[in-house]
Amino acid sequence: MTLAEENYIKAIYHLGFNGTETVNTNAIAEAMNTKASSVTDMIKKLSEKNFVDYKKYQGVTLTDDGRFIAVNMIRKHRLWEVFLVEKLNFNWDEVHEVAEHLEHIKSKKLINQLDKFLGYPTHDPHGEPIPDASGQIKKMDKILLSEALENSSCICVGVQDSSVEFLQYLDKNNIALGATLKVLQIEPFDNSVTIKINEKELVVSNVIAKNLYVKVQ
Amino acid sequence: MTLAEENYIKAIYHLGFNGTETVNTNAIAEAMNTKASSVTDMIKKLSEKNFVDYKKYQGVTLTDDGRFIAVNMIRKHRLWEVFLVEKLNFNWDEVHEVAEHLEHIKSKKLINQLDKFLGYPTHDPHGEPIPDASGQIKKMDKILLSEALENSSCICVGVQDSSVEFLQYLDKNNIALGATLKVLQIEPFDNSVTIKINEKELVVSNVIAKNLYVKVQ
DNA sequence: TTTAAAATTTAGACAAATCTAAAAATATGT
DNA sequence: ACATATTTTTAGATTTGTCTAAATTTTAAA
Repeated sequence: MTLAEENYIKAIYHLGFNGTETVNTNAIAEAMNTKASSVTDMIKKLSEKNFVDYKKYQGVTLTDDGRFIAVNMIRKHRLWEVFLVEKLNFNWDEVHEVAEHLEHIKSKKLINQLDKFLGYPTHDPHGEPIPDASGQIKKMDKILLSEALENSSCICVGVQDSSVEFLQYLDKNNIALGATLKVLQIEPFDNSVTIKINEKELVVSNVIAKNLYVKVQ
Repeated sequence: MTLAEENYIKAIYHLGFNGTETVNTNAIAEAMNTKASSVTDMIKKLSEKNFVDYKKYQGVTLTDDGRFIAVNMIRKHRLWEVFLVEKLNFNWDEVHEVAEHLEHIKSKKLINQLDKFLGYPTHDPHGEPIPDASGQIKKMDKILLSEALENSSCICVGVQDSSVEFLQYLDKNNIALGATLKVLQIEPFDNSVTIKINEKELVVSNVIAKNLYVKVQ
């Protein structure tokens, strides 16, 4: 299992809605910043090794083996992110890049001891669930802020977009995971949302509201 | 800077007595489990990039740049080893392999925060000194147990051979870094050493004594 | 339903890191 | 000092992951 193979498998997992749907060549090429022809080559290799099911011109889906590898990498990625934030004082907008590298370290003992050391966290710093050692993912019944009803009370539980820019926007406006917010008003014209958070009123655009997950209380 | 390049630089550093002496092709080939011809190829590349000084048939020495890279990798390697032992309950004979991978992760913030998190340790679990952020290495005036005089009192401070086998021998005999020992007798015939450690007498062969560093008190 | 556009694959090439086998340079022993 | 052994380098090939350009297949539109 090479680094490149692992990265392709991970991309296919994410693009295929957690390994459930077929992914096409161009989508992979764009996600991995490479050319479609390179993707075809790699897909053939992954198919030979039985990590993906592939029929020419029809896109790929992960096999059980492929999905297992993907989930394991995601487990590692998210545990390392927790480590960076909780133990090494990284901000949530700085962890992704480093975790991209750490996720490739292969040592069962390392990752299971890290899990224990961190107190078996269930979610990463962006609210994404952490698969357990057997690959099981518990998912939360979160909704997007844009889907919340007027007057509902919610807790911020995650982000859809975890880009540096969006995370820094949230920091700037004091929106952190775990914070309680109330939906005061939804403007019908542009779907912007007025919320009350940290005892203050704040108007966020629909773009923002579509990228923030909340749990209704 | 590729993974292979980094590993060659590290090997040259270690083989050349911490980057001070010239190293020959065959020595590198053996250390890296590769062929002399591959080494020549890589040396040319490292020479082009100015990490080593190289004249055909005359072996290589690290440049200042090369040495800086080597020391930095060693800093990372040893800090990760401390992390694994102190925080993740690894035994000192299990850390090397994992640290070989972790040492390649490139993030200044990661390594400096790790250093801080660990309380700025000065030595790794095998007693090797950890270079500081500027690359400075403080060295200890340790000697081999085989060089200690009869009746001297010492503290175990490090190992020369850090193979799994040797470390497990030490574990089995309850010899840990930090332990106090007294040299009771040196047998002139085979240079075996009788020591008193943990209130017990123990005879160790000259082979053992040549692989254990002590500090005379 | 035929044709144009888009997506995908193939063919052929390249860089990195390695190898084997052969050639060249250096070192060694008497 | 010189023949031989050892070490090192070169030449040519291979594998992995990538690329460009051309060919093929699928999709979409008129």
